Amino acid sequence: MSAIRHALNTKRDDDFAAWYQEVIAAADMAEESGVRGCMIIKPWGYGIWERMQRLLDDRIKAAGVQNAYFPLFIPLKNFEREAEHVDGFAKEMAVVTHHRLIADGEGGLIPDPEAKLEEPLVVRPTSETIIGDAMSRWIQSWRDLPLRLNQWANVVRWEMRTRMFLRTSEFLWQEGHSAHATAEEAQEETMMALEMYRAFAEEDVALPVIAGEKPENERFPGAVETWSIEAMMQDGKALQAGTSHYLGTNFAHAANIKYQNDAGRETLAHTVSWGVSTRMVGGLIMVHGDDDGLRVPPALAPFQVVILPMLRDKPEDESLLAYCEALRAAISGQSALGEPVRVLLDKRPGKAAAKRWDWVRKGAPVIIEVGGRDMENGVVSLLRRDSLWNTETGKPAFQNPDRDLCAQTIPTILADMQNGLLVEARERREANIRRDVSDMDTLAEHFSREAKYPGWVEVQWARPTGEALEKVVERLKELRLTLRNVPMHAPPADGPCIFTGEPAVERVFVARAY
RNA sequence: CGGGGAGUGGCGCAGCCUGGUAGCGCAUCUGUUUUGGGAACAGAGGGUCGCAGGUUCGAAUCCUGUCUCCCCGACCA
Repeated sequence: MSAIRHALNTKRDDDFAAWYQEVIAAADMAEESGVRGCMIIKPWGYGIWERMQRLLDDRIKAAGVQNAYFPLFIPLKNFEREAEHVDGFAKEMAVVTHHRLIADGEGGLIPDPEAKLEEPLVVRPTSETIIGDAMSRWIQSWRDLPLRLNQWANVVRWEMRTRMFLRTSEFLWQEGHSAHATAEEAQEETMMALEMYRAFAEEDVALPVIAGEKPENERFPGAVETWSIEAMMQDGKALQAGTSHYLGTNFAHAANIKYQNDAGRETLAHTVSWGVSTRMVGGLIMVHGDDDGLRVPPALAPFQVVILPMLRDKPEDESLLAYCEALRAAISGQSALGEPVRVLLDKRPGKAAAKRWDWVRKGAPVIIEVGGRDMENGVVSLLRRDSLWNTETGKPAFQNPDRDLCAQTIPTILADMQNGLLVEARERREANIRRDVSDMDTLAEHFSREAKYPGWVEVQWARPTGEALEKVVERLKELRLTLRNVPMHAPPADGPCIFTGEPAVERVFVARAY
């Protein structure tokens, strides 16, 4: 086996955090903005997010939920109505207090003391309170229910520690909000959103996830139940990739969302909220990236196929471009994963080999290079991003299909790659889950051993609540561990609780987390 | 917010201790020669050293403040 010269400088195994940042830079996805915790999302990164938006929005609409838009600014008093919600968010709010600037006399600008707002405005950290306001006006009768809305928006949370895509001060997301006549209907909606996220993550992002309920201490502030999808990153840490909350009547009570039922009696509605954010892009990087950069699942790739003509700055270039253009047209006429294939003929000046590595780092699924000899033989040189290297030679593993047949094989390659990434990630996750740990010493030993990436442990527990749960959380904290979720599809408990020794009632995942 | 590290051409860094108005590698541009594959040689362009004060004849270098980034922790849908 020859030494492979990888496209990145940092290997995942050497320094996962540094590798993650290098992928973002090398794939030209985003960069720092100079504003604390805020990033500039560049075209390739934003293109991936746009694909996520498109595919998730299709699912949202198919579920019968309608899009709307609510204001960025929320009156401070809205947050005072729901006690737990305030506690959860008060420490991380950006607040607007003035509406005008004046010169400070030294060449600078300061907020005009004369222009102080009567009531400060909060930049939304989430929109339950302002959407609740609207719902209280829009809902009068049982006939107005259910009311099911979604908005695509940016939100701001003043986090202490930020990381690109995973936790930024400002981030992009969708937030679904609904109001229902009964608890049962609201809970059904909560599970509908959760299942929609599971399908989106697995089918579109090729991100295997565990859907389940968050323990009480991890609930959304003000929620009765919080459900999540959890994904395992390549360093074994967990990433909460989407959440769905059953809010009971807590927010309805705070915002006065009431309706007259069919018996004419005034009744509180039950509300639900659910969200997925640009954090999913970070998850995609940490699950599918490799030592050569990003690998974008075909369903999310802004370009699924990139054609690189080997231009020589000579008259022959013209016929080579025509040959490539015919290939581009043939491929764009194909359909893959239910949509027309997105193909780019990259005619920028520059050496094909240099451009190839750019596209490898960006993670374009299929790269096709075409040179003069290819043209003479009626073939192309095709490189799959999911099997980049010939490990015998240490060189890129080019295939040389016939040009005219090549286009027809693209849909199969893309579908195969989409599925392959999911399977690979799922196998890696399963290989890194332990289910045989039944005492705290073993748990501590497992997470303190030499192995760099200890993965997750599924334990059995008696679902303690209140102070008993707090104790458990404290003990886990000492090991830098968190409770992730209680998986929905797991065998019933059949042993003692790892924390208390009482008979266990269910299983719960324990892991380090982002 | 606590501890640690760092901000110098697009990127990665040296210079700072022992003040005298910047240097290296990669990238970029031009030319030549090459080229079935991440080219070679030659030349050139590009930075008031994060920002604001201060000390000084003189500050990337010393002092103070501040902003931003990275790592660890606390915090955290």
